Amino acid sequence: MNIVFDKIITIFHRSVNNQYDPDCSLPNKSASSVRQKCRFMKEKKEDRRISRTRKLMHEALMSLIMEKGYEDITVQDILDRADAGRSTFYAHYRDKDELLLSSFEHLRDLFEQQQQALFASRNTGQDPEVNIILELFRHTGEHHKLYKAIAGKKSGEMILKYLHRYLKNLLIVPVAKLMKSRKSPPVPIEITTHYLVSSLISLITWWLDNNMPYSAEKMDEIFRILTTSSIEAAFGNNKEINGYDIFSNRHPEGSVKAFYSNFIDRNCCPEQ
Amino acid sequence: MNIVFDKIITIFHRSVNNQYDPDCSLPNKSASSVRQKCRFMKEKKEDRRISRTRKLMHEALMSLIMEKGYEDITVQDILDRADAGRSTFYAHYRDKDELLLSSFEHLRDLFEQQQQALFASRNTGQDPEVNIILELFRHTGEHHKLYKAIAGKKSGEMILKYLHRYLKNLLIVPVAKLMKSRKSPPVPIEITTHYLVSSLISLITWWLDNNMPYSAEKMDEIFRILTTSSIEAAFGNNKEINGYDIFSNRHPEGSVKAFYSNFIDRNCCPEQ
DNA sequence: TCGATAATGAACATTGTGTTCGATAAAATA
DNA sequence: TATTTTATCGAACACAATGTTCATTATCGA
Repeated sequence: MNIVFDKIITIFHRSVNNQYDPDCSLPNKSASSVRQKCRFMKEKKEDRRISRTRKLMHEALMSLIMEKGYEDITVQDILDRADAGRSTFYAHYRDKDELLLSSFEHLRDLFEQQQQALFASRNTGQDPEVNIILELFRHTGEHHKLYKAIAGKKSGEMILKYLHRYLKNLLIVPVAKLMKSRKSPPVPIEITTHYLVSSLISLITWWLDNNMPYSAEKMDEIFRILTTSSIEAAFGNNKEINGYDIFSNRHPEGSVKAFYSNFIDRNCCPEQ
Repeated sequence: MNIVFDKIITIFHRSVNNQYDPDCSLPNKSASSVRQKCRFMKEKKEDRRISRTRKLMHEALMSLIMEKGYEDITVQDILDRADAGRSTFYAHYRDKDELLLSSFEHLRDLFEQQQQALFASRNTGQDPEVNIILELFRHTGEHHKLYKAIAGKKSGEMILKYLHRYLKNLLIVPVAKLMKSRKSPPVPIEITTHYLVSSLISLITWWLDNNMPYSAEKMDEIFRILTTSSIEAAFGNNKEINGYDIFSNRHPEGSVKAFYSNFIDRNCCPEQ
């Protein structure tokens, strides 16, 4: 019943390593933080004071967000809680937003590391069995206090935009591949991907706003119920099922491990 | 093919007058502006100076938004362009956001007036033939400069939230009615309405962000393609089509005109 | 014309931002 | 350990924008 969607998930898993939009990592500002992370990964050296300071800032921001929400936090608040000097903050981040984004990247990394571990544990030489959507709901649920304090607020827009781009980035290649086999789909490809991502995000935010009255599993099920038929309709009737044969179920080249080692690398140092 | 959706639209038309969430009008702040509008509608008297000032502020804000976007506008900018005194501004609005919301209500009123006119002109004694979704796209297209300058920005969140509540308000009753005929729909009612509204808004913002590459008609069609099957799936299989018979096509009591006179009234003075 | 009321604009207090710089502390390095 | 390098500190500062106050002036409705 959900073949169409499962197919997309599979291909989306598979092709995630083939492209990486550098712009996805951060909206526009903090190329600095990315660069610092790169330096760290490459040279394996970083002044302890730096990591200590950044860690303190992170923790301060996170705890403050959960207390009073992002909007009401002032730089001084962060400084007080982190017990750091004013100039220190500005030596690391351009402004409050950059710190928030940087913290958010941490969460993203955490999520991807978890996924990778999960994936490795389930790897039986076959294609991945990990349901990304479900895992995404689980991850959101685990950190619901944080996400709730951010999403829906004014500045949540920034984060949601970021999330949108991130997810879209993961979806656009597989969807485009599937679409290519269709002559002229009734709904343009870009719209379909945008629609899917928006749907997912809307369910996540609803879930958070309403104090997660259902399990992550239920939300995953709901998402599938709502979008599966949309995808089918977007492809046009049912003929596209033949098109799927182009994509075999086996991983084309190399092992899944090799695939996922790429997956990890892509989280650091996008060439720009 | 689109019977399900058309049914919803129809019932949604019909029941729009039966409820009005006062909270929908404005997030939390400007109860003042609402009150002023009410006074204006009821007593038919308002100092010319007041309306003149408010009009100037509106126009200043709108032109500034289209020039530099909402974020970069300062109160002083508005004052300069409107050629008004600082204290005058604060006598009318709590802050910039309140002015924006107030301006937005103007747009909403405009939209609803247009709808009402359109509806009256097509009223042949039958049920309405107006496609709200299409009209919404048209209206957005007409004012695309404004909407584009707002949506997607940080503060656009506020407006989008507003729009979300507004549309949801229109949808929730008809959807709930339809749902009631089902024993236990696979997707909870609130999620379905939230999902539908989010989908609509996501298409609108995509349309704006990409400089409206398709006609409003095409977007309306796309929306239907994507959501029709979702609605069907949310109801559960196809049995619900029988449930529709509960709702006759005729307006239960009174004429359509009577219905729409209610529709107009509800835009003013929600009891609170 | 007159009483009421809205607009004016300058002055002000306040808050938060982002920068600068010499002194200090703590790392890395040899 | 001694030396060099580098991060942190913190107070001071300039600045931008907010929102308030109030005596004065202009404009309105009747």
